[in-house]
Amino acid sequence: MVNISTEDYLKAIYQINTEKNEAATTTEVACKLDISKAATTEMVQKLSERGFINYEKYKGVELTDEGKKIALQILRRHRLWELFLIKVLGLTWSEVHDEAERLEHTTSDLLINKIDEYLGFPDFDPHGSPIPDKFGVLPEMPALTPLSECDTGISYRIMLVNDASNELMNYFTSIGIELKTELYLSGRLDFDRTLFIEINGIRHPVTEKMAKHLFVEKV
Amino acid sequence: MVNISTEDYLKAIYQINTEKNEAATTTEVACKLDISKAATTEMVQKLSERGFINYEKYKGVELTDEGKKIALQILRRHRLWELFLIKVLGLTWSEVHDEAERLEHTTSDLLINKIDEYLGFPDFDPHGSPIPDKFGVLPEMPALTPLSECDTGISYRIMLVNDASNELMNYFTSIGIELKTELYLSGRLDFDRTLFIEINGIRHPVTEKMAKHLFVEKV
DNA sequence: TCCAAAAGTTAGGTATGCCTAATTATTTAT
DNA sequence: ATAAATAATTAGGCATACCTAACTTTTGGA
Ligand SMILES: [Mn+2]
Ligand SMILES: [Mn+2]
Ligand SMILES: [Mn+2]
Ligand SMILES: [Mn+2]
Repeated sequence: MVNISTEDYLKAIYQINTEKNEAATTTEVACKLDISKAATTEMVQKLSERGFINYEKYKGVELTDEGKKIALQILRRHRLWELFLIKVLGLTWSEVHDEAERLEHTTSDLLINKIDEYLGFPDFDPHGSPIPDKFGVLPEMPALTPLSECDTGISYRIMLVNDASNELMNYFTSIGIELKTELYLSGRLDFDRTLFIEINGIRHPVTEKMAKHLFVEKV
Repeated sequence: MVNISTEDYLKAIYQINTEKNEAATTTEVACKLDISKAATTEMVQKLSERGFINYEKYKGVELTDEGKKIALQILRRHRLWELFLIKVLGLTWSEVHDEAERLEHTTSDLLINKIDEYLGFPDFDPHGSPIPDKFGVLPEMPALTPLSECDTGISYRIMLVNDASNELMNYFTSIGIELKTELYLSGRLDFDRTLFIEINGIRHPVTEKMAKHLFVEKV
């Protein structure tokens, strides 16, 4: 079986591969896992030898089918735990990610399937991310746009929040941003592309970096 | 903070200390954790340097207050998880131990306190072991006798089952032994001290080694 | 009391996963 | 086309937690 580090590497590579639709670079992986590039190169060589990724020196990495299978298994565990912790145990949006980041490595298939069943085989986690089923199959998802690229003067519904930092999650919560929240994108500064959104009639500024974490569809 | 190995060592030492009421030997710790005596000696030296145990060469180890605090914290997590998995997620007696053995190391105080609350602040786990509260205080427990030392011709109630192996747990379940089960101790062979118990009128043999894992009080 | 067996420790080694500094390859901007 | 900047890799270390084999201490008979 695979160990915790391996699982976190494969998950990170999966997410980068999926976001960019091409090979993940050493730097991107190192950055996502908050470790040195040297350590990443080393580890990537081992993962390649073990058949989890395709790695070409200086060319980045992509998951093999086997690597993808493991990555999806970890994502499944992560997302089901997040939903379970919020729905059943009353943790908050900002509390669940770190907890799930650890639990995802210590949960058997037996247990995660029980959790899945308990929740009624949900399709999405509390941030709107799709939950792979027990076979690793992802539910259908509509194409979403990051709020940072949306046109002003239109209303949107938040369908996915990229859970990067607790601080950001807390800030979103504090201004009324949750999953499925509707907002009106009233304007954008030319200066630094700061956005202005209206939620329940109250106007809030949202920096471009923040807006890149919010994925929406038109209402 | 402490890592997984440290937590497992401290928990093992606590359990040995508590069972024998004296210092745990290197061999006992090694045996409980299924590692070599050499590795145990090494680790025990480190734990001593870090102030978690008192260690005297060739004399065995005992926990310091700090070590005991951590051990009780891990036991709390382990036992609450076992109860939660059985009560809420429908796992079986034999499935929960291994799961808890891992989850106990990846559960924050926040989460374990939520689980405690969800369960209504229980005093005992599914095997009858006492659950330390959030301050590390154990509930009052009546003195229990191992069935192996009990007199024949008397009825007993099972109050604690030492969860050593899944196989044994499954065997106990299969012959009707659960927590709080009442049984009649009908006889004992002189030959090898095998016991005969009656549950719901059916007679079962129980080896002495098995009987050492069953703790009872008189009905 | 003394000596062999058992218990415990030390020596020397391995695998894993990380680090910084130095080196090499690739990309970009003139 | 080339030099400087950037990205990636290699070299050389370190900490952790294991292992087996060799050695030392303790202990329990004879
Ligand atoms: Mn998350
Ligand atoms: Mn993780
Ligand atoms: Mn247990
Ligand atoms: Mn454990």
